[in-house]
Amino acid sequence: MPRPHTFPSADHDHRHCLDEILTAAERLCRQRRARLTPRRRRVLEIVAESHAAIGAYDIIDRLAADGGRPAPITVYRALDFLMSQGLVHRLASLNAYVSCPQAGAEHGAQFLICHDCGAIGELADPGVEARIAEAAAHVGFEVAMPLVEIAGTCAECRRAAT
Amino acid sequence: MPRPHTFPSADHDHRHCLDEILTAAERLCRQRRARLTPRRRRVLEIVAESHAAIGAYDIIDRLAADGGRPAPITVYRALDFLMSQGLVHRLASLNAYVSCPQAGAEHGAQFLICHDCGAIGELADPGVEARIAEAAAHVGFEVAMPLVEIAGTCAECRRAAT
DNA sequence: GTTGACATGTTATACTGTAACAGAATATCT
DNA sequence: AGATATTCTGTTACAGTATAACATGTCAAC
Ligand SMILES: [Zn+2]
Ligand SMILES: [Zn+2]
Ligand SMILES: [Zn+2]
Ligand SMILES: [Zn+2]
Repeated sequence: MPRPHTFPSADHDHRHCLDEILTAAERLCRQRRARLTPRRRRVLEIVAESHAAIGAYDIIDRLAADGGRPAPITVYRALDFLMSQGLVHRLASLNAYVSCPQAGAEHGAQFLICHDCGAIGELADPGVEARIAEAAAHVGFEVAMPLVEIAGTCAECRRAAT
Repeated sequence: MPRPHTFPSADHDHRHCLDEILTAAERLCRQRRARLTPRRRRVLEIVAESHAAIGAYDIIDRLAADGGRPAPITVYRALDFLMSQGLVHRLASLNAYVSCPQAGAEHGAQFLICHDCGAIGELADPGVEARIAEAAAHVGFEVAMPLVEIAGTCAECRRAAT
């Protein structure tokens, strides 16, 4: 069961957090017989380095620092794989990618985007989806994939602003 | 007051519909002392030619057919103006633009995107926004701009599919 | 070990959107 | 009306995001 609301706290131990994300990814891919190759693992590691979203070309820059700049398609292919496994999400409003804090758990995608610190949270609120489906049904529309990306200010940044 | 849910019916008289959109735009811009220049009016006309979304470069192609292909920036500037007046919306999930069926009425933007026929509807459901704001508040997040783009199947296309 | 499926490399290209500056049109004020 | 300020448009160049097509390499199963 996904927790209904998550937002990364500013003071959490992200070393540990990152380690958990990678470990969970390895476990999930082993279970599914999906191949988390070194390249894909490295891309996930880069995306998960922070809870902010990162653009594909910034990922390329990070990989270039490892030695040998890969072509864009290489990174997009890795991202496609990671998204197909639910390990990474794409944020259409930012053209950027973020690691999923609840990889493996089936969940709709409702993102909270702090425009101050860049951190990304996820809501998995059944109520939101239900309300959307209900409103859509009033015009006979059947929802397939709701996309919800909410820009605003996170708790930390609101505290900092006062 | 905006109607809470709208979706363009497949059989409506779109000649008339388009005419209303343009007339309303002229009235609104006159009231606001905003300058709906021929260029901008023509771009709105092209965007409103159907209730599907259209890409910026497709708009350029349509303008080129009028004679004299404008530079991309020209169209983006017209779109920026039209969006600032609430006459056109941008759909981040499609990188495309759609005319607003309720221009002038203040309303949040929740879009219904039929992936079969391409038609775009709008919800202006206060319940959806409220539910989102409430869920966000649970993690201390303050919503500034919720973006909701819902892919699915419209009533017409569901009927046609059976 | 061969086969077949999947993953990566290489090159080129398509699509989407902006920066910077010059010139034209429109509004405003005397 | 004429000078001035503002806004709009044109022109050129470029930045940022994503994919096509085809060759090569790698891995697992048979
Ligand atoms: Zn973390
Ligand atoms: Zn923040
Ligand atoms: Zn219409
Ligand atoms: Zn449809």
